[in-house]
Amino acid sequence: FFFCDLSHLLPILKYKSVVYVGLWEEGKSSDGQKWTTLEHNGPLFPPEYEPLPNNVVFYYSGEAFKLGLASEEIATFYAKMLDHEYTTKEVFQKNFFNDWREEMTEDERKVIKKLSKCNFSELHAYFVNKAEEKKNMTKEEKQLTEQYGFCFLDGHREKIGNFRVEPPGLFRGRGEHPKMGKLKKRIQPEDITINCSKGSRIPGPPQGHKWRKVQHDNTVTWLASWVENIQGHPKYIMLNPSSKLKGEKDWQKYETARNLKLRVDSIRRQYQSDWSSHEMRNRQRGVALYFIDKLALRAGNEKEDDTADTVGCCSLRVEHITLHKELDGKEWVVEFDFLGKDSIRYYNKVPVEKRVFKNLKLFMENKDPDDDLFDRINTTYLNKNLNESMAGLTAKVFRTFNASTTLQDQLNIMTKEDMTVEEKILAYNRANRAVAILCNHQRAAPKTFEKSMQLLQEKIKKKKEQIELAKRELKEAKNAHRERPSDKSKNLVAKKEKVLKRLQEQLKKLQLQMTDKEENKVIALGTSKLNYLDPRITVAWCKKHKVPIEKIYNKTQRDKFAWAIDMTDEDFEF
DNA sequence: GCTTAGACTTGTCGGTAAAGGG
DNA sequence: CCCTTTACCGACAAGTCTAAGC
Repeated sequence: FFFCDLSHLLPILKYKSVVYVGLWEEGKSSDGQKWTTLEHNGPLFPPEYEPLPNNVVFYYSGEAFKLGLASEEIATFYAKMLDHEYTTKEVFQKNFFNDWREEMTEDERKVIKKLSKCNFSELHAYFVNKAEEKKNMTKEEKQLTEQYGFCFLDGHREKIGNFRVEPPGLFRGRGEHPKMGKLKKRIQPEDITINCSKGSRIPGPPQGHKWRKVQHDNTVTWLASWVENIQGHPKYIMLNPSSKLKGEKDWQKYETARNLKLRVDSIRRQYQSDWSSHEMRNRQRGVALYFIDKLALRAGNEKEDDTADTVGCCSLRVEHITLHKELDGKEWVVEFDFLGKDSIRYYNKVPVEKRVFKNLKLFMENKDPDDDLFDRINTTYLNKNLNESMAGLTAKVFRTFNASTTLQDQLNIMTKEDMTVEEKILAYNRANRAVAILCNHQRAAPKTFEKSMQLLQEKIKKKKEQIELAKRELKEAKNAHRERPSDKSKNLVAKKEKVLKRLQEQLKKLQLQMTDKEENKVIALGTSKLNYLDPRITVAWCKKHKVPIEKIYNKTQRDKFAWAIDMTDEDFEF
């Protein structure tokens, strides 16, 4: 319980895979120190606004109208988005127009009173063309990345994740966001706080400007921050996932999840017994935890107003579930239908224990549809409780734990030694997919899905025809060889056999590809791969089954998981 | 205790570079 | 070799969770 800096333990893990009971209490060196020295060049600002050429004209009520620089820039934000469906939304238009008018001069405001009378089409066309010519400025870009993309943390040169200040534009948000279309203002150096170490070279603000503040706080990991004007939330410049700082944190996250594995049986027994508690609060806690564990629901914090209406477990409302005593031949079914993070729909019909079902019925009694299902608890209470069961345990650890466990189990079930590498990769993707489904990681079906599916179909058909042809030719060659054996005819048979075999392999590969594609239509694998699956499971599996790690992790992923690739041997168990 | 601020992780999307097929 | 398709990567929004403040 007294390990503070965990970094020195990383090398030990190279030699032994051990669950380090007691280490989960994350880099909480009692003072919360995250680094000793930090030096960087500050954030990179977006380019200044470039005024429109005179031949690109904005019209109001059909008349040319010359906008001032400030309002012209905002007009270009809207003009650039004209292709998007959301510019047709009433909320978007209203928010944009309000904010735009606020930035106008008195004279502009007198004229421009209705968005419907604004004609941005020339501006729109201008930017469509401009996008074409914007191609190769790679050399300057590279130099900027070199200059601003790296920092020194405790003497190591580390990649920065997002070193650019976010450019101004119109806020979109996800789902039905009440603030969509609002103006996201340009950030000035005067808005930015710089964080670096005391003796380090302080980055120079742009010519004629000053930083809002320069501080030396080594209890946080960010290099620069500002407050965005839409929700008033802070934004940070932080390190890339490949950095040591982020890597160690990631490792700790998975160690906590592994630690849950050791305790989960007793925790499950506990929340099951809570279903019969005489206290309503405990019952709600027990059922909520059950959902979080079984269905991998998110915790569900309370949200601010002025955001999209989305929920997680604790914020579920009565209207989000329907109880079916019997459904599709199953007893005690709960039907979930709600919008979760990023307004992604969660829809699921789940048979539950009778006791859970009865409890839910109780929780819903005498409530309106928009009342909270779990009215006696919230995430703070839940997490406080979890922390008493196990140090470091919070609601989201269940997601990590269940995701990683599922991957490992599925890999064990589906991988067979006689598989080709391609088949093993498909097996991996399927295991990955099982996790993505559990975590409800969805994506919109790719726009070109049907088309590319058809294309594959045709390819398979062609390949089959080729195989038929090859078979016939092989037969002929064999006959010829039987009738008049010679070296030449023998070689021909061998050659034809080889061709057929190759074609059959190609066909198999295509069919695998198709299966994979179909099953992946609306499932996003990336999020779970990056955030929920202990990379050591994957590394061990690759080693054990002789699958090159490059087939599973691309370059970015290999960089992020360098610690795991480094330390894991094939015996690792989550 | 409860609320709010702050810091950090998780999430989807869209543009662009790179790969692949005709 | 060119064009299309796919994979990758950055952008930035939206969550979780802790702790500061009252």
